Amino acid sequence: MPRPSAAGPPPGDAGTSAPPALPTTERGRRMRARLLVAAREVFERDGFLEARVTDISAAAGVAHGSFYTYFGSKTAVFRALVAETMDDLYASMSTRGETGPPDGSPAEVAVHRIDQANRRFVAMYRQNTALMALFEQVTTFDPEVRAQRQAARERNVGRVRHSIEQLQRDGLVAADLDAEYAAHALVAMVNGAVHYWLVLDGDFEEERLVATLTRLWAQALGLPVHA
Amino acid sequence: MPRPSAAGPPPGDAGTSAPPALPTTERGRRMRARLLVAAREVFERDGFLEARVTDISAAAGVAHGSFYTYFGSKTAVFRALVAETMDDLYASMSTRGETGPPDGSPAEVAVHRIDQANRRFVAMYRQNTALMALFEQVTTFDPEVRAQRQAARERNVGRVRHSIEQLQRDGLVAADLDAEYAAHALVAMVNGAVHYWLVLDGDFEEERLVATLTRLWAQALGLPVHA
DNA sequence: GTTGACATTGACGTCGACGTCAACTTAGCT
DNA sequence: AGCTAAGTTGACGTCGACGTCAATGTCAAC
Repeated sequence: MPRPSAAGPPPGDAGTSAPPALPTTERGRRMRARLLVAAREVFERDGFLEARVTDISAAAGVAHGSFYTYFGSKTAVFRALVAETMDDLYASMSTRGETGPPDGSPAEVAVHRIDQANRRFVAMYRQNTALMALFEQVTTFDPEVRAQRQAARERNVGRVRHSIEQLQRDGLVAADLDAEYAAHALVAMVNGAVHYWLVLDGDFEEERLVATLTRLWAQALGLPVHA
Repeated sequence: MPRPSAAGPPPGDAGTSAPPALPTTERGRRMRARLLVAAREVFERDGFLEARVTDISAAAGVAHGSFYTYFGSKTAVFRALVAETMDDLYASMSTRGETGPPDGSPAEVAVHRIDQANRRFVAMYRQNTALMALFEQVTTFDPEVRAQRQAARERNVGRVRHSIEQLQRDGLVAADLDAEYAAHALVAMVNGAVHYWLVLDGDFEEERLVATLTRLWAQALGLPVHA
């Protein structure tokens, strides 16, 4: 236990002091990692607003003060958590082309790829449902989290846009379709539908959802659905 | 000014006392309305988290205590505000069929209607951008707001689903398309795209956006786009 | 075994926001 | 005018969360 020393003189404006650097020792890194795990737990259970720094340190099994050795504030841990998760998500999504497409027409191959992407997206979202909901929430008032989110979305949309442009060059999609806006809209469709079902509703048939999403996506681009 | 009386004994748990009833006098109704307007201002400026009850009363030009005559807490005003806005939104959206469709094939009429709905949606969203963003934010931690939101979405999706089913009966849309999931997905597309552009990005060409949305929507349903 | 940089602890002061209430004002009724 | 119920006021006590820091523990290197 700490000494019953004189209490520390508190500052007027909190959160404006030194931004903690990354730990240098192995021990420090472990501590930081434990705090991150604990933070994820507490955030998922209580939400961002109701999460208390005290609870995070307690869940990590360390003293309250130790938290501030690694993170400047509640928002800071959250940002770190989001960054970490986003990296994982996009790493898992860029496993493109791994599963070989079936022998078929170029259009069939394209539809197959869309379907695979949709399935990967749903799976990934399902694994991080709670955090994605929080992400949505914090985005509104933390500019840095908003930037993280926007960057993630740009990356995602960029990939889709390139696919569409490729399909246009191959003559499979009408050339006068605005690839950028279409990419945004289609990403919004999948994102919004999955978000709604997983975060807000929760009662849905995954297979029907994915099948409908793929079909709508393909038809929206003018790709043949059956054949 | 109030008397410098003895300070009131505060309760242990706040917010659990009597839920204020609606005002009975005309004066009371005006006051409540002013508070609602002020609350909207403050929420839009500061966000839900940073909004202070004090600021709301100040903006309304009344004493801090008066706030509690009409609303039990910050969350309570917010709920009232959301309810009010949602009513307005859906009232303005149900002006369906007002503008006569052009003489054309049934499919052309359908596409025309989709376009009009998209335009109305964007306009309505644009007028309430700040509040819609907050709505998103509060949804995550207030069950009641979540319920309001879900109800609003169900109403919206329900209308779309009926349209799709009608088109299926008319033979304009493939009968084996899952109308419910498709409706959800298409609403998510428009909602998500508009939300992204208005709330998160802000730099977009409305005409191109709406045109692309309409085209994707129509093609997704298998409706002819040009002709 | 001693050293010292790094890590850990938890009690503490401070602060901001909240909700209350006793006194006071307003306005409708008789 | 007198009465009363509804509305209004703002100073005040309370509370919870925060971030700090002096004291103490740890461990690798010498």
